[in-house]
Amino acid sequence: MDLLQPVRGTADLLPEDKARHNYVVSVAQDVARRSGFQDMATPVFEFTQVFSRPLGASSDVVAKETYSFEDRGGTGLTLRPEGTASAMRAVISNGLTQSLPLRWFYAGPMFRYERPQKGRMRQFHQIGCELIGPTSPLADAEIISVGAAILSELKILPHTKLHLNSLGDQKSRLAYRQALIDYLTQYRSSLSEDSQRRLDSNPLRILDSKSEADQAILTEAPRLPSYLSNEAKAHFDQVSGCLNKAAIEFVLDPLLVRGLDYYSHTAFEFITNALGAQGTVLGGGRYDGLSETLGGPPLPAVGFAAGIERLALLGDDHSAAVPDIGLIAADIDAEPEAFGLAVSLRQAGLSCLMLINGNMAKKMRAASRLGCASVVIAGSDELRRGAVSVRSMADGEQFEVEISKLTTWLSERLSETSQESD
RNA sequence: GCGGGUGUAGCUCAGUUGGUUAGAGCGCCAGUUUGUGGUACUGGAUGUCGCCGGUUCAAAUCCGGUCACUCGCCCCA
Repeated sequence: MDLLQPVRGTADLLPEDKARHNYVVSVAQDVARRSGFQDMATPVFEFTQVFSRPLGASSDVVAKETYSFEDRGGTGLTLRPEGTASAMRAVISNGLTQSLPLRWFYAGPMFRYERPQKGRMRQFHQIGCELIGPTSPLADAEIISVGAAILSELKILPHTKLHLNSLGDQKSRLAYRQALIDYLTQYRSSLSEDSQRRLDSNPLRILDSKSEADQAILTEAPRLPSYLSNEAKAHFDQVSGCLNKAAIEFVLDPLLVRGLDYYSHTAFEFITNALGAQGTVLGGGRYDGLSETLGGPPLPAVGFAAGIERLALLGDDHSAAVPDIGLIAADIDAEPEAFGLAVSLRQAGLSCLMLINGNMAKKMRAASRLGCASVVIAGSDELRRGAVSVRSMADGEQFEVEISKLTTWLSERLSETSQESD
């Protein structure tokens, strides 16, 4: 164990990385807000059962990917591997079943004990939306549209393809699952090793197996659409119809199966091929049965989650914020007054960085490199006249400005240059 | 959890069949410019060669182990 190294699968977000993350979150938050979703947060850990029950004990996420531990009182706790179960628990805990529908947006860290890869970390971050209450297919469409809008504003929608499927209601899903098991069991020994395991743990997963042998066997397998009830079909048709009217493009993908047990009806993923093995950028679906597995009342809901790291990897650069103004005391006697000036500029709402290190040239270079638009030079000479020098870094022009007019002068100057760059 | 690749300066990398003081570019620092950045020129510093062990007169180079990163599988955001 090397203490000078971050824990495997975790990473520091240095200012540049953090700026990208912040950008993703603020865009998502803004889009969600415009659609009526309210920002909220749940704790990062919960009683272990909050995740183990709804996600399904056999799901990989719970079986081998959770960070679970006992606290000092011996209580079994788990760092959240995803946000939906916690959100649902929060609805029930807070007695909000009388205040439906709820539209929630969240962003925060999630934890899964996985082998790290590009776009796949042990501590990663997700944004997500949950629409809790409605059974209407409009809710499904709305959730998908919010996801699409976020990707669109981040300019990564064109790099993705929306895959859509219906898993049917619980009854259709279970019937289909059994039919699939019956069919595949005949070929058990011909299936790939992975798929033989999945036959017991998560048979629907076999559908998107990458093994050619498996795919050959699957050509004759029962198809999910033919097991959908009429209601489930009608629901799905209505969702597709809404998406069509909203000009949200999608492809029907009968092989799309989401890993977590609680999904029913609509399942969708925005998939990219720009992230290696990690195709899914944003995924979700309907989870009508989740509340009941937690011991709550029937509480239909739809939602999605998206990985911030993945979105940040695909999106544009966003450099960390830099103060507009650099402030330099030209000599030691001028420092106290220069310092006071910096504070008052900030109080006036301007962003101002005081250059501290080295001689004049060093300070100028630092201000230049950081990207300050203007540099205020306060030397004893000017200060005696009640003035400072202001240098515009882009063109090298320098003026002497009275201190009493400095705030106004800088504000005007900065708004001019920011208009030019727009 | 399984399989492949990589690990040399802050960063990107070179380092010939093992051979003495381990290099380049970028960046950094200093100077030309003692109150002025960006360009240019000149000079300078920097390394547990990932870590541990083995082979050898001699290891950055070969072997074993280990850790980390990376790609794929699994799974997912």
